Amino acid sequence: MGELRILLVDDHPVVRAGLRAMLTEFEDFSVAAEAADGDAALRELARLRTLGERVDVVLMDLQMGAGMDGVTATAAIRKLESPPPVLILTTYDTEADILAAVEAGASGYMLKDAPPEQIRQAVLSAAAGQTALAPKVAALLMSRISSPETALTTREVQLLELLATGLTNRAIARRLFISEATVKTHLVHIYGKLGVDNRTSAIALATQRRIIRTPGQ
Amino acid sequence: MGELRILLVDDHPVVRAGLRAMLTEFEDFSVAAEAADGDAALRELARLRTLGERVDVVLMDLQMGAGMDGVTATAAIRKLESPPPVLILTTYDTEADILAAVEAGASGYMLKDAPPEQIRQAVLSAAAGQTALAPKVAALLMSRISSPETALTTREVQLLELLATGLTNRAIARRLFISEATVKTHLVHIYGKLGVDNRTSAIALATQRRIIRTPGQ
DNA sequence: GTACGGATCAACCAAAAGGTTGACCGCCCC
DNA sequence: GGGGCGGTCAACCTTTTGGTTGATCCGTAC
Repeated sequence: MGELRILLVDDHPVVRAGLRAMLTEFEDFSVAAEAADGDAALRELARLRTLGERVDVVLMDLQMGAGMDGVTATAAIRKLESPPPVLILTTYDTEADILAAVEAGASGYMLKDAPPEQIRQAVLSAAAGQTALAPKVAALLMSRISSPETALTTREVQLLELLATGLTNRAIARRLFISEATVKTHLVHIYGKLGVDNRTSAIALATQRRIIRTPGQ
Repeated sequence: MGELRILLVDDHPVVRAGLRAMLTEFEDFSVAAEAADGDAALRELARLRTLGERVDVVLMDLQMGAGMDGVTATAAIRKLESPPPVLILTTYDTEADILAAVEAGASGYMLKDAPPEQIRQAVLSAAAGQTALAPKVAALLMSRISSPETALTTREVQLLELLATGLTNRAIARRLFISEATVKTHLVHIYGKLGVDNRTSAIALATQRRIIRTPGQ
C-alpha cells in the first residue's frame, strides 16, 4: 500500500520531533502533518482531505496544554466519513484516560515510555485496522471488567467533588441539604470502594483515576 | 570552543529522539550520550570522563518512571568536581518542582512545550554558565521573592506534597524522619500562610495556585 | 555577638473525622 | 410483592487532626 501517512497530534514540539525522527528513520512512514491540539488536528485532517491526501493513522496525545483535548478530538475524528484509525500515545495509564479513549473510538493505547520498536509496531497494527494496546493497558482493562462492583454512585462522586474543594462534613451536609450522619455514611462507602481510609487519600486516588477533576477546579 | 556536547536524560525514548533531532539539526550541538534515569546519567557521565570526553550541558527531565529522579540526579551531578551545568527540561511548572530543582543546583528550568528555538537558546545559555528560565518560571520566582512573608518554605512545600498523596501526620513524620509534633507545627504554619484551617482545603488551594501538582503525582 | 527565622520537639485540649451498628424509605426489577 | 440498592438518619466510640504555648538548636544577616 506504499508508505504510511501519519498525522501527529501532540502539544510538545519536542515530542513531535521525536516521533517524526523515530518513525521515518527505518520504516516506510511519512508524516502527513502535525498539530498541537485537537482543533488543529481536525483542521489539518480537513485540509489534507481537500487536497486529496491520504492519512493512514492519527497518532494522538491525550493531554494538551490548551485547545481541544485528545479524547474529544478522537471522538470527533471517528465521526468523520471513513475515519482514519486513531492511536493514542500518551504518558499516563490511568483507568479513566484509557476508558475514555476506548469509548471515544481509539484503535490503540500506547505509552510514551515504550521502546521505538513497540511504537512502530503499534502504528502498523493501527493502520492495518487492528488494535494495539500496551501490556499495562491490556492488563488494566482485563482487571476492570472483572470487578465492576467498585464503581461509585453519582451521589458518591458528587460528595467526592465537594470533598476535594476542602469542605468539612458539616459544610457538605449543608450544601446538599442532608445530615452530617449521611455524609459520613457516604464517605465510609466511598472509602470502602476506593480502598482508602481517609479523605485526602480518597481525593488523591479519585484525582489520579480522573473520577473527579483536580481540586479547587 | 567547538561543538557543544550534551547528555540527554529522559525516560521517554520519544523525547530523547526529539531532543536529539531538534538540537543537532541546525546548531553545532552533538549528543554525547543518553540516559533513561538518574542512575544511568551518572554512569554515563563517569564513563565519558574516563574516556576523556567532554560534556558541556546535561539536559535533564525531572519525572522518571523508575530509577533515580531528576532532582536527586542533579544534586549528585553538581557534587562532582567541575560539574557540567544541568538544564532542567520538564513538563510541569509547579513551585515544588522548580524550588527543588533550583535547590539541587540546576542552571535553568525550561518547559517541554517551549518552541525549539527557546530550548536551543537555553542550552547555549547553560553551556555559557548563564541561567536560563522559562518566562513562567521566572515570574514565579520573582513573585516569591517580592512577597516572602506569605511564601511557603521549601520544607513546608515538601510537606504539602506528601499531604496531597493522602498520608496521615504519622506517616509523613516517618517518611521525613521527624516527629509527629513537628509535622503538626508545619501544618499549622502552612494553614496560616494559605488562610485555611484543614488539610483538604490546603491541598485544594495549593493545587489551584500551582504550588503543588495534582495529588497522587 | 546577637537578633532572626527555619526546623525541630513536647504537652495539652478541643474539634473533626473515622468506624460500627442498626434502621427507614422509595424505587426498580423480576 | 418481595428483594436489592441507593439514599437517608441516629447513637456511640475511637482515632486523627487542629490550635496553642513554649522551648531548643542552628545557621545567616547585620
